[in-house]
Order: sequence, then C-alpha cells, then structure tokens
Amino acid sequence: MDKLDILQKHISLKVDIDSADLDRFVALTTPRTIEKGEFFIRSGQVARYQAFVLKGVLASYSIDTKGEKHVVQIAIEGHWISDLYSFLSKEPAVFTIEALEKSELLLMSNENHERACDEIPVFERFFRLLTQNALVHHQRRISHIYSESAEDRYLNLIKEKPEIAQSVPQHYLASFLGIKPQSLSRIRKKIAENAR
Amino acid sequence: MDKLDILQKHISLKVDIDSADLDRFVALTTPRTIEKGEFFIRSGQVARYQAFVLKGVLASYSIDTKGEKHVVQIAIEGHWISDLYSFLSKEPAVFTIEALEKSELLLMSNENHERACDEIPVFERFFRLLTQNALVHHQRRISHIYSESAEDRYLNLIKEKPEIAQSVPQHYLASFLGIKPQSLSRIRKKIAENAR
DNA sequence: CGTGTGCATTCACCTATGTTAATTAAGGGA
DNA sequence: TCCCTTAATTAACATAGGTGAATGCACACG
Repeated sequence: MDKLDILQKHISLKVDIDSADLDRFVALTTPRTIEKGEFFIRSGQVARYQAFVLKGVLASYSIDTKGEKHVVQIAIEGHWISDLYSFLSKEPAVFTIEALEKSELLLMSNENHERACDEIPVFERFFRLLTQNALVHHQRRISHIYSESAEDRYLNLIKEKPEIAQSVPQHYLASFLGIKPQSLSRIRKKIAENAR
Repeated sequence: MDKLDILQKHISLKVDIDSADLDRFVALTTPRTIEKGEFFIRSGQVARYQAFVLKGVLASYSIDTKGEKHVVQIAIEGHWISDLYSFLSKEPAVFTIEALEKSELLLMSNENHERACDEIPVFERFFRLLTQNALVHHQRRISHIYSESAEDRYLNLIKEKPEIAQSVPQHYLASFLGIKPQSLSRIRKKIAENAR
C-alpha cells in the first residue's frame, strides 16, 4: 500500500476528508526513517514531535528508579505515538520511545499540530476523535490489568493483536504485559504443555 | 462556590470562553441530582449522557466474570465521567457508574455533545484538550501500576488525591488500586506500625 | 569461521497479594 | 432503640509472579 494511502485510510476512519485537505495535512508533516534501536524520544527531553507510523514498530516505556523499563504502548503501522504530555506542555518527557525495527514515520511538530487544529476544523475534530479512541482503549486496558491474570492477558494479546505479538521481542511483550521475561517464559511453557 | 463558577473555572483552564458561550454550553446540559448508591450508568445499557460533577463522588467500574468489581475511575467535583465508548458509539456500556454519595451533576447528551463540537469551535477544542489530558493521566496510571507496589500506589494516592482517599469507602479505594480490601487493610496496618 | 553479547529458557527459592473464614465495628431502616 | 446488613480488620494458608543464577541459543561482528 502506498504511504499516503495508509494515512488517508486512517484519517477517513474518523472524518470525511477531501484530497485537498489531505495534502494540507501531509504538508504539515515531515517524513523520517528511524533505525532499529534508535530513540524517537528520550525521557527528560522535550518531545517536539508526534509520529504517525507508516511502517515498523516503536515502543514507549518509562524507566523506574531501579532502571527497569515498563512498556506502556507499542505502536505499529497506522498508530500515532509520542510522549503526549511533553508534546502538549513542552515539559520534559517521562517516556522513552524506541524503534524496535527500522521504521518509517510522519512527524508532526507541536506548532503544526496546533496550526492544524486552529486552522482546519476537520483536523481538530480528527484529533479529538483520535484521542477519545485512545482514551477508551486505555480505560479498557486498566480494567483488563485488574481483572485478568498475566496468562489471560498474554493469550488475549496473541488473539487480538497477533501482528504485535509476532513482531516484537518477548521481553518487550513481557514488559507490555506488566511481567518479567522469565514469567512470560513460564507462561508460554505452561500454555504449550496444556496444548499438548 | 457557585455551581456555574465551578464549570466556568473548569472550562477556563483549557480555553478562553466568554459568558455568552458559557451560557450556550450550560444550555446544552441538564442538572441532575443523584442519590448515594444510585446508578448513573449500568453496564449493558447505552450511556446516553456524560456527566460533569458539580458536587459529590462517582465511581466507574467493570464487573468481571466472577462478579468482582474493578474501579477504573473515581470522579469528584470538577471531573467528567461516562462510559466514553458507549457514549460515543451508542453501543452498550461495559462500565457501571455509581454515585458513592449524593451528588449533583450536569448531564450532556450525546446529541448535545455533537452539537457543541459541530457548532461551537471553542467547545470542540475544549473537549479535545480535556480528552488529551485524560489520556495522559491514564498512560501514567498504567506505568504506575506496572512500576509501583500496591503500598506505594496507596501512599501516592493519599498524597496526591487526599480528597478522594478521604471521601471514598476503603473497598472502593482498594479496587481502584487493583487490590482486595483485605490487602489494603494489611497495607494500612503495616504503614501504621512503621509510623509508630 | 570463531566468538562475544544479548535474548530466551529453566530452576529453586522468595514475597506480595489473594483466599477463606471468623470477628468486630459501623451505619441505615423498621 | 434495636436489628440487620455491610464494611473493615485479622489471621492462616495458597498462589502468581518476582529474583537470582545457570544454561543454551543465535546472530552480528571481527
């Protein structure tokens, strides 16, 4: 699929947009390729951009006082990612965002994001709907963390987001599930035994 | 504080608004008093309204297959609450929302929410910013659930949101923290002993 | 081709939280 | 006021997941 098609399809899911507006939107972004292991955002620095993922995978995580990483988002094609708080407030980021493989992004600066929202009503609407969706998603995630075992969450992840489960190293998956790699290994072993 | 003042102060934090627009906003809401123990939204039914809390406390929770409740949000004065997914999509709600004490709400129907966003740009902006804020909050919450013990989360809650910690029965607090009431008791006991 | 670095796995042991159940305290309605 | 229901506490025991350490594997790099 053509790169613009990915973006257009994504936007069209939320709002009606004509090709002139799509062009205006694209003009507010800059393409960037990011290599595996590179950082899109480092905690402590201000996140000047948000990114739309055209291709590849990125993970957003916090690092606790013991140096442990805790993955809060894994973004694949068609997702947006940033340290939203930092992006909006220009305060230092608390999350670090790393490319898990070579990826292609469309970057939108804070200034252009504000401009898009100010000047083009359909984009303000788009970002409102996008954010509402993400919020719904996060509320559900919290309720799942609370009501399901790690094993159930893993099974669910495999079922609901196989693209993610397959394209991400296991220790990132474990972290995303809120457990240690050893525990994920144990869970996988148990599942394999039960399946036998 | 006058009720309209609460709303105005809340909106003014995010956008500049004149009193004519404030009046238009208020005209799109209807006041409602809800008694302790009453349900604002029941899971399985469509959430036709979102509520701005003028006074009181409400909790939003899911109920799992074992009948256990899992509190995902506690809303006090100045907060908005609904089953956002249901409110936006008109699908049945997955969360149940209950008043933990007698509360006063301003209700906004889905139709009026859409009208506000369509017709008054400053309100579309307001809801975008409101939702972005909530999303930031939820991302942080997930990272805290993953990186902190229940004890630390409890201490943090007391410190950061004393109004909530004090006005809500402990078993709701426990659920909000993701633990059982017995565990919260144990944690409180330990904290009390250490303080001695 | 070796070889080193990091990932996944396994295991033995540990700890925080869950479970069950009994006891007490507190609040709401007849 | 009394009673009944629900909330909070405590304790003994169970368990999911964490911890630390050892092993094997694989792929990138010389």
